[in-house]
Amino acid sequence: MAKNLRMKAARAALDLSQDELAKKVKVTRQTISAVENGDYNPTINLCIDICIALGKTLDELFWNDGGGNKK
Amino acid sequence: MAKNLRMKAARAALDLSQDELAKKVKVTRQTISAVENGDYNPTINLCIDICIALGKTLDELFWNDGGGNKK
DNA sequence: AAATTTTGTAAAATATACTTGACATTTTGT
DNA sequence: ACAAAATGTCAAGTATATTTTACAAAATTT
Repeated sequence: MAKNLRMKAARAALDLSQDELAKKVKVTRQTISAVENGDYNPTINLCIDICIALGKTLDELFWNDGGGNKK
Repeated sequence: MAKNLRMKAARAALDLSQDELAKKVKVTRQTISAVENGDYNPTINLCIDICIALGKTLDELFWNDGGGNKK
């Protein structure tokens, strides 16, 4: 799956580690890592929380990631 | 949870039933119903597929639904 | 008003998002 | 080069998204 480089960049722009972002969003560091690496398909509420923490919108971070609902 | 009226409206604008949208997006009718009624927290790939089928973006249909990752 | 389509909903099963704990590799700072 | 911090990843467990089957209520059509 495709890596989410926009998310990685937005996090870097705020100088946050994966672990710090994870705490803000109340998930584990592994979950943040997996989302950035495109290792799976997060829920929209998690995406929204990530967007809020990074000061971005859904379109800015998650639109055009391909779609194609994986079964 | 909050209903997704924007999604319902976008679907109505294309004159699609929940079942027709479900087939386009390859989920069940019940899943579409649950998403519209805010009964749960869909994955982002499903949201993206719904957006594509309805000709909208994530921000148009799913942004501002509150966030607050439910555990 | 009867028939048909659409929608709400519920219980049980399955698939998968997410956690926990742990270890290896990479990157950054000194 | 060394230490410390940050990241990748894996296996086993838990939580929840999604399916399947099914039935009832509401809306639409004839």
